[in-house]
Amino acid sequence: MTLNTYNKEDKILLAVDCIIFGFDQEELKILLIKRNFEPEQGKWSLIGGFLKKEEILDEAATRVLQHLTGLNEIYMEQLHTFSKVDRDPADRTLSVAYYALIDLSQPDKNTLLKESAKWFTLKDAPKLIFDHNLMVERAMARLRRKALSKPIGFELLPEKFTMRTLQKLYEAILDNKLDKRNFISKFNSLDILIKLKEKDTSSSKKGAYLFQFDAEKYKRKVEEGFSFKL
Amino acid sequence: MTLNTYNKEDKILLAVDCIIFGFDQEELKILLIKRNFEPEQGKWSLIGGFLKKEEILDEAATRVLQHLTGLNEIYMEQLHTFSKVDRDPADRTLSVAYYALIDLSQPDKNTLLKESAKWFTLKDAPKLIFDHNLMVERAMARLRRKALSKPIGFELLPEKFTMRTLQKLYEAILDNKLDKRNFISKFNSLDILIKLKEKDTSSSKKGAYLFQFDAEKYKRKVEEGFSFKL
DNA sequence: GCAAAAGTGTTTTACCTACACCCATGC
DNA sequence: GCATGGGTGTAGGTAAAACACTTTTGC
Repeated sequence: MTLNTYNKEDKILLAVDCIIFGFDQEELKILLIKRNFEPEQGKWSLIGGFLKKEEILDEAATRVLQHLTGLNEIYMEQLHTFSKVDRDPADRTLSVAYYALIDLSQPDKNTLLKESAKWFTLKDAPKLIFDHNLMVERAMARLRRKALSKPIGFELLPEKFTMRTLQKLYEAILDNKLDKRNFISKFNSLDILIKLKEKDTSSSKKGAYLFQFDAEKYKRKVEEGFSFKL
Repeated sequence: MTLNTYNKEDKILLAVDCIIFGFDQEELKILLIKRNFEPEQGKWSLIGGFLKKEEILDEAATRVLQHLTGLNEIYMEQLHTFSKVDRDPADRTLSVAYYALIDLSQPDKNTLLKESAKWFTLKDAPKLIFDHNLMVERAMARLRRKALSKPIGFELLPEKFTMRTLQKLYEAILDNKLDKRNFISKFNSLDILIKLKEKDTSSSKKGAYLFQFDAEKYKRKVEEGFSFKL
């Protein structure tokens, strides 16, 4: 297929790195892996891999995540492309960063394929290789910005959740306390949650009503330009 | 420097494409160029070029813009990386899109180096090659989103401008009419403009006060997490 | 009966919105 | 003196923010 038109141009290695956020009903976590090849073998890193010639970026990100953790059907979003010339000392490599949010209360998502992969709370995360810390910072900023205008984070919760859990998630993302009553009435007014008859009694004697995300309603609202301010 | 670690990985061509928005006090425009090489020679395209091995993306974007238009010291921002496998029929090529805003009232920015480059109003822009129309759409969406929460667009204006001009810019970006009084009091309350004693008499007999962007104040506010809602 | 978490409303305040008239000047 | 664009303020509604007590139940 190649027409030889671009023969003189440089070809470059393209990596994909994934910032995987998880929420375990209490804290926001991030998935890291101990690198098992040079350079920087043995250091902690984001999960990543190289883009193959016949692949699009979204596929590569999905493949990398699936391969190193067994996780699949995870919603990922492209974040930014990092290009500092010496960011990887082994070779000139660009990296396209992706980020995702996953629900750690589902046991199958909590168990990781590789021994070398591990969940860290954001505060305890070690220093990472290359520019990976920068990537995490940027992903965190994006997550925060999105959380303020979109009901992001349904990917980070089990199918059924309590208002308390939802609020804790938002508090973890935004890193501040929110008022319980205002939070609830805000989400009620958005009209994208279904209140179930069931209760969750795992964390209290009284039990808390479970809610579900109304994906249909939300989709319709998004099409009309839905967004809110928390 | 290469450690041979990544020898088996694919290397890929990386392009940089620039969506250059301009504002001439009346309308929002976009800079396009008639392509003078294959494939798609003679068709309209964004300005673009290939990333060189020793270059970072921001530099490549700047170089491409400078080389094809003579424009320099333009603020650009990375938008998104496009990776559809057959987006360029000549060879597998990824493209990192950048966007910029420039002020067309300064005569030196209005004159273009190459005959083949031309400013189009958004409505009159022709169909573009590859996925460039998609890039423009996405850049436009980003610009709109940013305009609603940041005093973007100071890059699109001369150093001194009237409130009327600023409002017209916002109307062009958001594609709707705004109320004069509300707009002015909004911007006044943000406290990032300096009202000058000078007036601009080019568009009226009475003359309109000129304003300047207070970069210092704005920087301080940004550090404190400044943002607004228009 | 008390500890622990759930649930629930009201008041105040800030901001957004809609709206219309006078002013200064050049011709 | 009139046409053209420039400048200005207020009132009403909506949404955000602050705030405290009662309920349920297991122990």
